[in-house]
Amino acid sequence: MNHTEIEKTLIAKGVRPTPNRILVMKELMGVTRPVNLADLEVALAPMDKASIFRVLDLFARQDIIHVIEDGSRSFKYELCHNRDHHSASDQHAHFYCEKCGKLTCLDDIPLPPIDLPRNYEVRAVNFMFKGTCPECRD
Amino acid sequence: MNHTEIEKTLIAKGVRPTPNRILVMKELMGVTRPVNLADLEVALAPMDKASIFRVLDLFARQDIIHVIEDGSRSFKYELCHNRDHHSASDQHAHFYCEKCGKLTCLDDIPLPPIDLPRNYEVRAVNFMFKGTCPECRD
DNA sequence: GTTTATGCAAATTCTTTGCAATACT
DNA sequence: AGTATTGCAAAGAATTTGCATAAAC
Repeated sequence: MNHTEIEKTLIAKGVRPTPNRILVMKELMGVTRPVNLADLEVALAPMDKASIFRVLDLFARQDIIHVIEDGSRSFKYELCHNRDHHSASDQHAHFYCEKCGKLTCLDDIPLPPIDLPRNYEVRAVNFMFKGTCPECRD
Repeated sequence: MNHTEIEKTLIAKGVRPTPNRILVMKELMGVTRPVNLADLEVALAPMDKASIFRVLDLFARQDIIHVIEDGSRSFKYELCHNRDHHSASDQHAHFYCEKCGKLTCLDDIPLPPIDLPRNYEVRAVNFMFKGTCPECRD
């Protein structure tokens, strides 16, 4: 996706395509696993931490990104595949490796639907597995 | 469960039954939803925050308690029902209400088994739903 | 007597906000 | 002109550690 397309995407999602937002978006599109604020700070240097934070905050409010807690001390962020958080295509589990600290998307694991009592209004879901990843098991 | 029984339980789980540990254990047995460090600090006053923290840290390492991240800024703790984290009886989802901040155990919702590739070694699981709880929907 | 546990204080880590300066409409 | 965005600095919130004292074995 080129620059112009990213701008269009951002507008479609309801945010003004400022330089910082485009850069954050581009970075998030390029990563293979969820990243935290510190990761982005390095990748997007010299962009300011607080500016990145505010872009992420906005993106989260606009349902452009998911915020994931894996038990490490920092939030991780990843692009939503689908604008609708409830859609099956936007739900996948994550695996947090307690040895190397890597958070992996388990895109291929189908998540069976879980029915909550209907008076619960679900906005987001986080399915987290923790343990040792294949690379660290050897 | 009385004092003596708690002591026995702690010994069975491999920790020495010190006064602080017994008090923390008793408190955890009395609560209906997962609690954070600040909650325990209030409930167990004047016990020191760091002391509570170290008891929780020990309990977690001994698989006596679960550590839960709900996206609020603090970890929540709850007793394991079963020593074996993998057993079905020790897995249940949680619901985090973004309005009131309460974290509820969804004990009655059966969790379908999810198979990960066998080279992943799973030690713990966190299934978190977020949104608005019944009480806050009205 | 040596190891283990505790309390106090402080360090750490990460997130979040205040505010002035800049850029956009 | 007026609103929105950004960067710098600092505040805030929660966890974690250092160290000296006290307790347990």
